[in-house]
Amino acid sequence: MSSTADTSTKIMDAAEGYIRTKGYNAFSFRDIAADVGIKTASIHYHFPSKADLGAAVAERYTEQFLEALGPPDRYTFEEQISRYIAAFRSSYSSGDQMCLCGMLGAEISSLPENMIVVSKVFFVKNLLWLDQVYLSKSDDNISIEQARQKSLRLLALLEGGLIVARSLDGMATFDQLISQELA
Amino acid sequence: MSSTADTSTKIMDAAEGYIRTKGYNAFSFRDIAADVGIKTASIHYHFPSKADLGAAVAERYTEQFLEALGPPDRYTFEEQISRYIAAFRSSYSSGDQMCLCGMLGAEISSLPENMIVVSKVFFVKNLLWLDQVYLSKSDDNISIEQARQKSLRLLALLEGGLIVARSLDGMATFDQLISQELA
DNA sequence: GTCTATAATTTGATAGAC
DNA sequence: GTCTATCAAATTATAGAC
Repeated sequence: MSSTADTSTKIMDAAEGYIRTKGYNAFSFRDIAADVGIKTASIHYHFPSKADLGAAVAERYTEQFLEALGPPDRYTFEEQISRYIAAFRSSYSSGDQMCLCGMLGAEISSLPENMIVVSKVFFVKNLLWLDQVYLSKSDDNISIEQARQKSLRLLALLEGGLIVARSLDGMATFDQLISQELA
Repeated sequence: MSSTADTSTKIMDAAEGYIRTKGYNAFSFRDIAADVGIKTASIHYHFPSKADLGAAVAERYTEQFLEALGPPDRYTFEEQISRYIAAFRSSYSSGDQMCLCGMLGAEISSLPENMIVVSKVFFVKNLLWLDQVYLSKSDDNISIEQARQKSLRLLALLEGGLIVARSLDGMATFDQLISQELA
């Protein structure tokens, strides 16, 4: 699939992998070129600058992430929460990878301006999605402020969980962490 | 205080600031030299390589962090938890800074080997401290596995909270997040 | 679209004078 | 301990041929 994809896609795939494992500041056009099988100059034809590439990758990631989640009301509350957690878990299980925007959030002070904007959008959209899920839980009648608190808590827990898991036993630690949330 | 400190300390102070705001891969000896008021070559006298500097900074950070926490049984359960949270909050309030080891945890796949080891130790020691605090809560008689789950949860929540807060409204978001934990 | 060639800058690091 | 001088390598980026 990735081998038949067009060059722009291959470049973005490679860049996404590097950002999620090593960070935006720890990969070069040389790395990307080697993976894709082209020369570094060719990358500039598809993405004028590294910042452009980074922003495009973050935008695509956010789109795909929310696309995979689907509308907040498609499944039951419990199913949606567990699907959301699974999205982060699969992120990790595919090679010790961070959430792309979690990594960018950590590096935010060293990112070019256009990337800062795009990575903020990921968090805003995720929180809005979670808000709606929590508000849909008809059992308790919670306020929008209470929903937002729950959303923030789960998002932070998962982003932080990826960091801590990578520094310790990996998936075992992450599973131990999320088991409480699924119970 | 920092102006009368010896050069090694000044170098570590500057490095710690850069790592916590921009990350290990986003600062150079040039940055450090400019801050301290020396030439880049002089840094190598105190720290042979960048990896040595990074490891020294992470070691000092871990020591100081645990030193500030003190023994796990010095205060009541509620006080210790709120002191632990406050340690992360002050981390943020001093200029949008990440927990140093939270940043290194995110960047871990791009770090030199000696830094990986040191940054793991931070998490191990933090979890041990939290375990003891949770076990000390005499109300409920929890197992060591249950304590570890709670420790992991709080640690991940705070590390992730710093990332999310930096990407959104900053301290307001972080305070909203921890208000649930202090209640 | 991809290449070669090259530029301009930055990087971590070393040797040796003071 | 700090400096000057210098290094080799890497970085992002551009110009222009194919």
